[in-house]
Amino acid sequence: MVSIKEAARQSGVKVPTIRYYEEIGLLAAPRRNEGNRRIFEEADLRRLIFIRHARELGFDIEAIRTLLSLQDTPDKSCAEADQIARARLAEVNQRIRSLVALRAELELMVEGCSHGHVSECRVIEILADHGKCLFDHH
Amino acid sequence: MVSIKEAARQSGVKVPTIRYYEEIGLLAAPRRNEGNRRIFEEADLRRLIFIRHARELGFDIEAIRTLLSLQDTPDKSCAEADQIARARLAEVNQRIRSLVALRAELELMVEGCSHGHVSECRVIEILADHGKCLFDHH
DNA sequence: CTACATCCTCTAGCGACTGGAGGAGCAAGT
DNA sequence: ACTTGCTCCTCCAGTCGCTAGAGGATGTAG
Repeated sequence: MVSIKEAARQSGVKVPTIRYYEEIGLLAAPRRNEGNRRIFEEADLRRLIFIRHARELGFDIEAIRTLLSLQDTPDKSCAEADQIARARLAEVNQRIRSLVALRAELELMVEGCSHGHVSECRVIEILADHGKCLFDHH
Repeated sequence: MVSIKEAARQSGVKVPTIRYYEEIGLLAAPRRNEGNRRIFEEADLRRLIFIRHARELGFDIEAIRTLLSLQDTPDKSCAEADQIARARLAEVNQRIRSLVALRAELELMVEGCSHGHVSECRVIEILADHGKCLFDHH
């Protein structure tokens, strides 16, 4: 029984994003008041929080759609949800590995910068000539 | 003196992406042959590799535009390049921190899944009720 | 000379929003 | 009752960094 603004505050999902989720059918269209304004119930808020949390965990909209439909059929096996989470975990691990490598490279660049002129700038140099990069991850 | 396909192969930037970079003015338009086809010189290839490497490091197009223009004025102080790299380093560090936290949460979800029914699935449960998540990073 | 590969331009689409225009509704103060 | 000012509505366009496809021209090998 709250306005869209209040729903946004409580769920942490921005107002236009809530409307967007409704538009793409991720969130069931809530009922409206006399003046055509959306009224959000507890269930809608819970669903919004579920979505926000899943988005923060990097699940894409399609994965969330599946997770939501699973949530609505509690008798089904959770193998599918588990599979989605595992796939996402593998992606996150991969992303961490490459970011750690990139951080090392950026540190090398920043540390090597002599704060002189561009012509002897390590930052520019490493970007221009990848061979100077100590890491061969990419 | 190579075709766009060969330039793509040597630089690691895909053919449509090379055309896109030209379109947005990140890459100077190369000269053409009789039949209107692009011919890439060594300098173009070097620039493409520079761009690709910077993109891999997560620099956005605007940052790369600045870095490229710095590269072209070697007498200027490299403070600006250093600043861009430092900002990017801070972003990467932040991203790593949050991904590590997310990984922990995903692991908790996957480990807690009893492979039974959705009703007692840890994956769904944690997503639905953020309070069950041990981490308060987000 | 015929296939077939490669190239060209142009336009539209992707994901996941974000922002703005133009107008209606509502709650509080005067 | 009226006005102010906030919130809400819909619709459409834009963001970023590409990616894909249509429809046609050009290049190359047999």
